[in-house]
Amino acid sequence: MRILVVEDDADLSRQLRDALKDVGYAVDIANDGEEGHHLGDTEPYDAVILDLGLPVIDGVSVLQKWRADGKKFPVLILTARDQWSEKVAGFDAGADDYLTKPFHTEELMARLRALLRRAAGHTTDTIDIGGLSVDNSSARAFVDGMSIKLTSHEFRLLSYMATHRGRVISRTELVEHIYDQDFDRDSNTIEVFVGRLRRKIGTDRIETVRGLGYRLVDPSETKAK
Amino acid sequence: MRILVVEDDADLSRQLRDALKDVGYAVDIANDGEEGHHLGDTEPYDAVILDLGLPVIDGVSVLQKWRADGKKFPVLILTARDQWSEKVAGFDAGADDYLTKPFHTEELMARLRALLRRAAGHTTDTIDIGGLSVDNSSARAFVDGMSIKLTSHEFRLLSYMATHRGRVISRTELVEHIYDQDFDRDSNTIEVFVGRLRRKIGTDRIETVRGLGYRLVDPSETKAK
DNA sequence: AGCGATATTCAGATTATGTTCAGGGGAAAC
DNA sequence: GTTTCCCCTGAACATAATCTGAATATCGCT
Repeated sequence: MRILVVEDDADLSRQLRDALKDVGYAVDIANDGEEGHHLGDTEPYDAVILDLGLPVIDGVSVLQKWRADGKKFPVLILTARDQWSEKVAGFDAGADDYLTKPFHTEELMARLRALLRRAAGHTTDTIDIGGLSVDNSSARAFVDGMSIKLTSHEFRLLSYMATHRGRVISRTELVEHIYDQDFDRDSNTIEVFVGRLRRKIGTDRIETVRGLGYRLVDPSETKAK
Repeated sequence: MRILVVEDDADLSRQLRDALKDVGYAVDIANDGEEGHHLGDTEPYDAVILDLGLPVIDGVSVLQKWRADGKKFPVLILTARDQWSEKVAGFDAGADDYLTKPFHTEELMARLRALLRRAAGHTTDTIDIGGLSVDNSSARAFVDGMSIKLTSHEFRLLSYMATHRGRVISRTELVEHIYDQDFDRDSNTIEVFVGRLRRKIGTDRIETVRGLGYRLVDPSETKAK
């Protein structure tokens, strides 16, 4: 999952980036409203964390523009304690959740997960696909109840495919959601990771759709062959 | 486990701090309601001991603010003998337990342990994980029935990981819950302690999840590789 | 068969984690 | 009050896991 953080306080944004990366998200940082708006406009984020008190363009305006443009990603806004009115304006502009500064990182993470899974139409943090179970809150995966050891990128890949189970996902989409801005996309890393994942969770769980991409499936449902 | 004590009586707070540290908690002290509120807002405590009769902001208000902000940590309130009404107000504001001053330290400790274990979803003070047994009431640990000699910080680490068994715990989270306020977080102390713990309880009980953190497991349950 | 697409394998680079050690500080013992 | 001992800390160094990109093999379609 790829997250955009729009926050002008350098300390806080660094802290957020570290924490988010720790949990296995790809993260981009924007330091002011303009940069933030532009990134949100051009990159396919899975969620955005948006401070409302921003230089250049304020957060509410950024959010309004995004929504006016039809951007759907969930947005979690951050407000200072006393900016109650801003918070309301933020919700009116299309925010999905808010958090008052200061906050505990753990709480932010929990809310973010809630947004991500709501956006994907799930109600829990764990996704089950025919014996394969992916737990986003603890970054673990199980096959038939047995814990599987996955590396950070392997889990990102699996997690993204799991939240979009059944859909064909292109290599490009995977790269965009698993890596952040600075990544050299031509290389076969995705194939390599898919290969490694298959070896760990079972070859038949990831279908290749020639020319389009991959699809995570429940092997027991796939009879036609 | 990291505890916040909000208490204006210097003697009492010092006594509490000593007692709590003896048992292996990390402890922060706040001397008035305002400081207490701020700490509870910004640091991730596992439990709070809150005197209701406080200068600057009274205890009930502090508690209300926390709960309004969504803070979930268990709170044990302290009241003077004759403040029955305050006690009720405290419960209404979201307290989890209370104690009337004066009280015996042992009773406070016992109630605190009860709160901590309830918060973690356990029903006893000792946690068993495949032959490893962690007893929070006596701050001891056993492997296959044999008592193990752990230093204070080793036990803190183990205890925290045990109450969150199976979950991956980041270095950051460990530092935040094992140390109190004044601690320089960049250093490799966590790795050092994990190393020492492993030597004492067995290497395979603490899994490292590269890029994320550590996880305490029952080695017999982890077969998949 | 031939072509483009996907898989697999591998090695070097990179980074995260492990280990060892010495000095300081504090508590207990004397 | 002094000594002793144990533990914590932080640094330096060693090791190990993972990522990446390329080279090579295989597949599936026309």
